[in-house]
Amino acid sequence: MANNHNQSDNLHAMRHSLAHILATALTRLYPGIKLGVGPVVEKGFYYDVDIAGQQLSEDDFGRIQAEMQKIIDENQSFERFTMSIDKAIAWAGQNNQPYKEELLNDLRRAGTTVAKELNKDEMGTFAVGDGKVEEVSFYRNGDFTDLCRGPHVESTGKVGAFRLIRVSGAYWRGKEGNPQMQRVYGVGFATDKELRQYLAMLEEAKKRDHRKLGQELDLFVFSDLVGSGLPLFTPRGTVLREEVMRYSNELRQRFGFQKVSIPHITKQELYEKSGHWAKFGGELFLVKSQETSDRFVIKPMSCPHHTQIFASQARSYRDLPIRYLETTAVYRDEKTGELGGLSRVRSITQDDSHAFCRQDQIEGEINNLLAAATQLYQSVGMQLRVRLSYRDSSDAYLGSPELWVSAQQQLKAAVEANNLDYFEEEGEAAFYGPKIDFMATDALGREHQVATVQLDFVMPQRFELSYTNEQGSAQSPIMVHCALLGSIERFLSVYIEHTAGKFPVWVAPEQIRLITVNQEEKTISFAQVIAEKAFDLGLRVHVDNNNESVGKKIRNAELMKVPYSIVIGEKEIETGEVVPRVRKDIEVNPNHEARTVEEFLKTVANEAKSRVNKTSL
RNA sequence: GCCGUCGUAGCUCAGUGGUAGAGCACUUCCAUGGUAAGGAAGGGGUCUCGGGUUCAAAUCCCGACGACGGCUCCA
Repeated sequence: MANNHNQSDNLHAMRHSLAHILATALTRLYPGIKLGVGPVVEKGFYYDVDIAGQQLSEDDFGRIQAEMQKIIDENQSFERFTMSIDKAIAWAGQNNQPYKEELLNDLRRAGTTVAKELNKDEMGTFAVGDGKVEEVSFYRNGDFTDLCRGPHVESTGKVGAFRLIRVSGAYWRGKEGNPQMQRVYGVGFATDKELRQYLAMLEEAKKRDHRKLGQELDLFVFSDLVGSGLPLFTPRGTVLREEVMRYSNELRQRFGFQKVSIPHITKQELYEKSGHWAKFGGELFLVKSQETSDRFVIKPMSCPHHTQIFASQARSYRDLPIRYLETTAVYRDEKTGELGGLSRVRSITQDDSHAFCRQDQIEGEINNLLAAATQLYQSVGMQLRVRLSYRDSSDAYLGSPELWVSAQQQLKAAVEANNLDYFEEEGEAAFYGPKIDFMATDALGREHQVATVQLDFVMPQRFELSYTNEQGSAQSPIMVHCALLGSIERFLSVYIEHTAGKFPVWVAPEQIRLITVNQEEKTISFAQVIAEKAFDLGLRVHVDNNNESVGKKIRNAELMKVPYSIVIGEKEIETGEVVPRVRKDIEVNPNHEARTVEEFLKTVANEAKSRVNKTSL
C-alpha cells in the first residue's frame, strides 16, 4: 500500500518534471516565449504558453520532443530554491514573464485564495500552504529556471516515457475574457510499456468513436439543412433508442411509475414561475405564433410541465408517492462550439421521471431508483460508482436544514442498502436539494457521467403543490427527479463506444440476417417463411437475397455486426435445420450444432427477452 | 462565443495555378455462387457557400457556414 502511494507520488513528480522540461525545450526553441502555468493532469501534463505571432501545430511536436529528449539525455539535476515573493516578482519582470508576474502579484495580494482557485482548475503550480504567501519555490535545471511548486524528480533523466499529444487554445487562467494561450498537452508514464498501452487505448478509442460507428453502422446522421447538434436517427439507430428507452421505462414501471405525455412548448410563465427563466432564459428557444401575439418557449426540461399534472387534482397523503415517467426531447440552445457528435446535442431526449412523495418516503423512492440504475448498468456491462452530493454550511440552499439532514441520511442509507460504490462530497448539491450522480466506466476504462437522482424541495413550493396530510392540513411534497440513461443521445454515444457497435441481441438493430445462397424461388420463399416466424416472435430479421456471392453477403453481415447470420440453401430447405454463424464476441456453447429453425428462433427470442450477451446455441 | 485544424462523388481519400480522379457503394449485364470481397460495363461532382487576386482558381487571399481538437459552459 505504502509502496503504491510512493509510486503514484513519483509518477506525479515525473509528470510535473515533464511539464518543466517541456517549458525548458520551448524556451530554447522559441526565445521570447512567455510562460503561463504547467500543471499535472490525468495521465500527463500540459503547459500554457504565449509565443507572440507563432502558432504551434502537431507538426512541431517532432522538434519539441527531440529537444525534450535532449534535455532528458543531459540528465540535468533539478535544483529547488525559494525566493521571497517580492524578489520573485522582480525576477518575473526581469525575465519578461508577465503571466508569472501577474500570478505572483495576485498571490501576494490574495494568498491562499488564489492558490485555491488555481488548484481547483488543476492549474495549481503555484499553490502554497496556509496563510499569507511570503515565499515561493523555483526549480532550476541547466540554465533554465522556472517558478514552480514542484515536486520534481531529482534529475531530468528520471522522468519515464512521454509523448506530446495535442495543442489547443486555452484562456489564460480559464477566464473567457483573458487572452488565449497555446496549451501543449503531453502524456507521461513510468515505463515505455505503459505509454504504449495508453497510446494503443487512444487508437482503440478512435476506432470506436461513436461518430465513425454511427456512420458505418448506419445509426444516425446530421444534415446541414436541419442544423448542427440536431441528430437524425435512421431506422437502425431508432431501434437502439427505442430498446434502451423501453428498458429504462420498464425498470421504473415495475415500481409504479406511470407514463405521461406533455407538449414540447409552453408559455414562458411556466419557467418564470419555476425560476428557470431567470437562470437559463438565454439558452431557451423561443417560438412565436403567426396567428396571435402569443409567444412560447420550447421546453428545456419536463419537470415544470409534470408538476402541472400533479397539481390538477387535490391529493391526499394516501395517494403518494405519485410517479410520472416520460421519455421526451428537450431543447437547449448550446453554444455552437460545445456541440459534438451525440455527446452534446441541442435536441436532448431525456428518460425523465418525477416522483412526488412525503418526507418519510424519500428513502423508499431512492431505493427503487438505485435498484433500477444498478440493474440497467449491470445489463449493459458497465461498472457504476456514485457521488453523494451534499450541501455545505453556506446559506446558498433552500429548504429547512432539518429536511436536508434527514434527506441526506436517507440518500446514504439507500446507497448503502444497494451496495453501491460511493463517495460523498459537500458543496456539490443543487441549491434545491441533494443528489446522487452516477458514473459508469466503459470497456476502455473511461468514466462517464450518466444517471442522476435528485431531490427537490423547491420546485413543489414554487408551484404551490400540496397534498393533505393526516391532520387535514396542506403540505408540500418532495420531488424526486431521475434520469437513468441521462440523455438517450449521450448514453448512446457512450454505449456505442463501450460495445464498439457489437450490440447484444436485445438492442441489436438487426438480430438475424438470412443469406440466400441463390436467387431460386424456393430458396427465397424458404427464407421468407423463416423471416415471418421470426417476426412473430418479435425478432428483427432481414433477408439478404441480393444477387451477390455468398462470401460477399457474409462479409456484409459481419461488417454490420449482426449477431446471427444464417446461410439458406438446398441443405437447410431439405433438413429444416440451420447452423447459425454467431458474431465472435458472443459467448457460445462449445458443442453447438445444427438445430431446427424453430429451436433457433426461440432461443434467440429468449436471449433478447432476458437481455443477456451470451447464447445457449 | 474564443483559439487552431479541416471541408473534393453516397462513403474513404488522391489531386498545390492550366479541361476533376481512385477504391468502395449505386445501376445494368454475365456468372447461380455454401460462411469475410466472382467478372464486365455504366451513371454520378457548381471541388461547402459568397467575394477577391489572376489570362486562368479545387489549388492563393478574405468572409460565412459546417465538422473536428481544446478553452469557456453544461439546470
